[in-house]
Amino acid sequence: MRLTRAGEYAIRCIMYLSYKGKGKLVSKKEIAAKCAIPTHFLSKIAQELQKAKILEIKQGPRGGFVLTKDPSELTLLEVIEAIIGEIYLNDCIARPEMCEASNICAVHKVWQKARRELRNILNSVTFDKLVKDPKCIPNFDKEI
Amino acid sequence: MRLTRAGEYAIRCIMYLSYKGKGKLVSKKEIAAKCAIPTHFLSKIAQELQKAKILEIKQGPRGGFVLTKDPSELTLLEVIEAIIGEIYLNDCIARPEMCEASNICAVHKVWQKARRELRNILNSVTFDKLVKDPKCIPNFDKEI
DNA sequence: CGGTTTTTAGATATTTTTACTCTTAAATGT
DNA sequence: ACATTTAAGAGTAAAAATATCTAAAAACCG
Repeated sequence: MRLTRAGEYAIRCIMYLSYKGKGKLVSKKEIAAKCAIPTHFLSKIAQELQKAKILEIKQGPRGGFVLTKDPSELTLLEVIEAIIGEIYLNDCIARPEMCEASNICAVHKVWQKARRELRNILNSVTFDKLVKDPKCIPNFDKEI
Repeated sequence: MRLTRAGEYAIRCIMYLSYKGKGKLVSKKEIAAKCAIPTHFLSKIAQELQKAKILEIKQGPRGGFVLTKDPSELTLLEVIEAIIGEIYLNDCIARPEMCEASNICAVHKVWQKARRELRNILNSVTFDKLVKDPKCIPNFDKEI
C-alpha cells in the first residue's frame, strides 16, 4: 500500500521540470542525473506523462522533455495518477463486480471516504508551491 | 496502492467473528466458507491476528478461532495493520535513510498528512458499528 | 544529403510481492 | 488411543514492479 518507484520518479522529474520552468527544454540525461532516475526507466515514465499531456518529448540532438503545463496548475495527484492509474485503495471499489454489495457495504463506505480524502489532499498541492520549498533532491541548482 | 487480498480477508474474518460475538469459538471451516477465504490462507492470516492479540486459536476437535477483543474496541486500522504492517504511503516516510531531506521535504510533508488522515479514518471505525450495517458478505446469518 | 546525437517503443529479463498450497506435526476432545 | 482440527513453515505459481536492451526513428549540423 505504497507509491511505486515509478510514481516517485515521476514526481521528481516533474519537480525538476517545474524548477526549470514551463516550456523549457531539458535533456533526459540531465533529468536522470539530477533526479537519480535510471535513464531507460525515465523514458517509460516520460511516455506516460506525455500521454497525460503533462510534458512533451523532443527527439534528436538537443532533444529532451518540455513541461507543457504550468506548475501552478499541475497537482501531485495528476502526476501520480498518470503513472499508476486512478487511485483506489481496495479492490471492491475498483472492481465492484467482485463484491455483491459494495455500494451499500459499511466497510467499503469507509474505504470510499479514505480514497476521497487521499485524492483531495494530493490534488490540493501544485508544483509551483512544491519547488519553492526544500526538497528531497536539494541540488537542482548545482552544475552538473 | 491498494489493500492486499490478505488484508481484505482479515477484515471479513473479523467481521464474522464480531457478528458471532467476543469469546465465541468459531471453526476455521465455517469462517472460510462464510467469508470465501481459502482455508490454508486463512490459517496464515489467523496466525498474524493472534500475534496482534486480536483473536485466539484453539486446536483440536471443536477447535477454531475466538475473538479476544470487544468489537467496540477494535478498529479497521488495527486489523489491517496486523496483516500488512504499519501503513506508509511512500518509501521516504517508511525508510528515511533513502532520502536526504525527507523530514523537511515539501513533497513528503504532503504524504505525511495523507498518511495521517488515512490512518485516522481507518481508526475511527469499530467493528461493532460495521456488523450492524449492510455488508459485502450479506449471508452471515444463513445456515451452512 | 549523410552522419551523429538523442530519444522511442517494444521486447525481454530480473527481482519482489502476492496469493496461495502442501506437508508434517502438534493439540485436544471423546 | 484415535479421530479431528489446526499449526507452522516450506514451497510454488502468478502477477507486478523495476529495470535493461535493442533496433529504429527523429532531428540537428556541416
